Amino acid sequence: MSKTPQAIRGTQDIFGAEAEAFAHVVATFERIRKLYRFRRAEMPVFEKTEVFSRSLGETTDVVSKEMYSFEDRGGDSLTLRPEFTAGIARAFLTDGWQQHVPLKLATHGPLFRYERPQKGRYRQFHQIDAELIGSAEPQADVELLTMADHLLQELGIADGVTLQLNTLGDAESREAWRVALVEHFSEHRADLSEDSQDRLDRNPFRILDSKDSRDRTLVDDAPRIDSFLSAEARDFFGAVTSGLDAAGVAWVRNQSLVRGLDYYRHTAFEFVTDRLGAQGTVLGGGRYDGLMESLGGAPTPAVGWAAGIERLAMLLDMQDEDAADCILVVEDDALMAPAIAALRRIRTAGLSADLLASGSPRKRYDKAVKSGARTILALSMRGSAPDYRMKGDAADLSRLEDALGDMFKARSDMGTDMGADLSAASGTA
RNA sequence: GCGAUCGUAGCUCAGUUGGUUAGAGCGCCGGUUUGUGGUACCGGAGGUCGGGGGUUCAAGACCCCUCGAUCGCCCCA
Repeated sequence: MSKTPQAIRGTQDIFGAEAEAFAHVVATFERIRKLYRFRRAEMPVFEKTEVFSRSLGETTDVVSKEMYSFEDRGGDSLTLRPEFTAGIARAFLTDGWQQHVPLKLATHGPLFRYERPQKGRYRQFHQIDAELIGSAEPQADVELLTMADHLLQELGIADGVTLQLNTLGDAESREAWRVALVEHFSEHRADLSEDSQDRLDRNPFRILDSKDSRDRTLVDDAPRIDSFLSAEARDFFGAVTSGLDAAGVAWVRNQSLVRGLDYYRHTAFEFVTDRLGAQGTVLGGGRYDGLMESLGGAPTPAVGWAAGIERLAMLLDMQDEDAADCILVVEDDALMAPAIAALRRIRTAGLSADLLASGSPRKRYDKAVKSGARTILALSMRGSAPDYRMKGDAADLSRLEDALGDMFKARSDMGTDMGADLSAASGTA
């Protein structure tokens, strides 16, 4: 006997009620994206490493440490997708999707990041994703955010979740803001936390969402993006916010909401909850007008978001799996064949059904009752004659009887017709 | 990569300042009762107490190492 291998760290086996919640998120997303006329796309789960390293900017831990990369037999470096956007951009460019612009796309599936697992964070995780490619209009941002808001409402989790919104401005605004931030924080470098002193060199924007209390007052005094916005960038953001107001989407301004990657412009947003510990972002995205160029394409404006299916599922009111419409209890093994025939009929009629025919015959019925099934059909032998009983409320029983048709007569007929019906059923089984 | 907490039956967990054959509930299997039924009762299977080393007359408990999990930090596309 060999030892059972264990699952890879950070992967999960999803089962039962949790799997139902997961499926519910995906099904709801599919329904909503059709309402908003987003078209479905499927991309490979792995790409040339280049696809991600170029779009992410070669920099940072993200590329060097947090991707699942490997060499294939031909020596090419491949990577399991850590996000959807880069692969979608690659497909957009290599498959000629420019002809569909402006293109609304939706997809979902597994993603992989080499990280330490914690609440709502896994190495293989799953996201739903929506992108709107080829539109530089603020209306595109509004469309996308309205769909996200609508989705959260349909999932019934909108109440505990708030939309935080910010603008990073256009390229010039953003750069001017960055310079001002570096200047500000450099003056108080010694007062910053160690982590933020490090961020000052690597990624100064990230100081703004530092969790360290020592950084708080310095962040409060830091220069705001609003002071650096060009007139165009200000108008763009104004159009987005007024569009959201018109669509009835509630939002709050979060001046500290930033993006780590260079290709982000203008709108950045996150739907945040306080119910998931440190991993409170439930859906996030923004405008990435600079991405296509990094993959060698023509400048193409785009905006998108993604949301973790696991996190959304955790926020759902966990409901148990549905009880069966009918449980068929075989209390005597001699009646297996007619039971199987009846089971097929019940299911063909659209009722969910299960067969209970193992273990102690005396306890089979009790198990059926315990399962919470809407109806129970029990088959047993009374002397040498087959006998059956049904349990359930009148409406459910009537559906069951319709499903069974003439297979079992009404109980009052049992003495005369029952035996013939059962043998006929077993003969055709 | 770093930190904290935790690993005892299939699941949820007890297990006293270290003390003799390691327990309960649920689940599973079988039986008794009931006899038309979600009851109650009896019994059974199932544990090298995550793994390895150490301290001790004696370790599930204490110490070290290791593996794993959870939560957090870093990072967050």
